[in-house]
Amino acid sequence: MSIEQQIIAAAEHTFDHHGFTASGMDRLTDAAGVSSRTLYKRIGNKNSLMAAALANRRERFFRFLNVRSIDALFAQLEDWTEAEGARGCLFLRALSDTGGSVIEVTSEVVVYRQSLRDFIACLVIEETGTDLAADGILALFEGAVTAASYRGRNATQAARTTAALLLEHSRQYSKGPRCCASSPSLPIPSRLSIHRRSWPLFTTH
Amino acid sequence: MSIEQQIIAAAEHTFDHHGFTASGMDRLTDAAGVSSRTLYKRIGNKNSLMAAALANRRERFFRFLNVRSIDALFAQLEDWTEAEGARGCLFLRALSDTGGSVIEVTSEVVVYRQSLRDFIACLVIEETGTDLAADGILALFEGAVTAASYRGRNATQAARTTAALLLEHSRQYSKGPRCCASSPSLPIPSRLSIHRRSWPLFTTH
DNA sequence: GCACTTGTAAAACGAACGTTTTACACCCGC
DNA sequence: GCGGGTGTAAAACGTTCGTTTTACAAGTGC
Repeated sequence: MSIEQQIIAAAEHTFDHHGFTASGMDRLTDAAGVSSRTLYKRIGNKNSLMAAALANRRERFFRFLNVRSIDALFAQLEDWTEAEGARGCLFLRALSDTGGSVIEVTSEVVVYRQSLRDFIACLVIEETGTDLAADGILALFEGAVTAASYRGRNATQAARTTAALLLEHSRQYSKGPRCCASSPSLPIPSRLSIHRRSWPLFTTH
Repeated sequence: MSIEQQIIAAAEHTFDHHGFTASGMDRLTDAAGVSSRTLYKRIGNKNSLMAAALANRRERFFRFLNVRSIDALFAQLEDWTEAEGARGCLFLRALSDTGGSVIEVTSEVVVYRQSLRDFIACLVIEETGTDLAADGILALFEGAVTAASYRGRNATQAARTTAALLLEHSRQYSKGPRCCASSPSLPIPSRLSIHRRSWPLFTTH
């Protein structure tokens, strides 16, 4: 492992456990096992280090989520949480911590969110034929990440189960109602497709 | 509005928009429109101010979520997001920002999470007879809060729709299968009740 | 043997941090 | 009229911040 990788990996862990702004350079150099001179020569400054740590997290995370179904996605999330712990989405926290004023961080967050949304949408389309359920799955995924920090496995497993239910419903709906609709009074299918308008990826105010 | 309330309300907004550690006392006193002497005389120190801001948020949030159904809960969350913007759960961010090392913050986060989980569980029990769907609804709620920061209304509405689907399923399941099960191969009901073991409310490592 | 690179340890930089203090103005009850 | 509380503005406290610099040790190629 190169010195840069060593620094970045240690920074990812430090930021994750102690916060971005709250992690001083002393703690970061100690965690990396290098001098501050080396860190600055290799990385540049703290903002670049934050961005590099986020990029490293994104690559590691998606490499870990090497799945071809939504159910496997949630299963892998469970394993990730088991191995890494759950403290909420690192990208959301980075953005919050810097208040959106560090562009290197902000743009890394945008890349991650776009990747996550695209990744989930692809899986949903593969499984159901449409992306109508994509935002629901995305909400369940984000919710599992957040709620796992205080509900642990209860959160990830409930999200996984609910995701399966949503996909099953979406599949049935896309093929038209079968023997009997789950509930004629439940206006769910119509709601799934309305108000799908665009939204800015990130707004500071 | 008392001076304390004025300081705390301004702090809640400042922390929300610029982060906790990243918000200096200068910015906080400016936002409150008071001198630093007054702020310290009234509040004590920055840690107390962070805790007070979180307590204020909790009270404001639950006062706003004055609902008696899950569907209304998600509708209100949508209105909250519309009025306040979406930057992810403030309590998660506070905990992340301080790394769990500020006990005043940590305990406020624990109180909020307990309150939210209890509130949702009560509504779920009222509507379905059991709390089997509570963690799923909680995940959807947390996910809506998180995903709304970059998917906006798409997130809250998808979560709302999925919540209705989950509740409907839970209601049907609690009464036993009706005319035809939604899918015999879908092992959802059995999964809903397994692995419901306890989890520490917050772990620093 | 000797530049050259690349690392460490530690001092030093100015700026910003959270907090306290000083100096002073205002308003109130008596 | 005047002490006592409560506010502001601003300076100052010592600490920590992110960053740069100095001094020096070790390994490399020629």
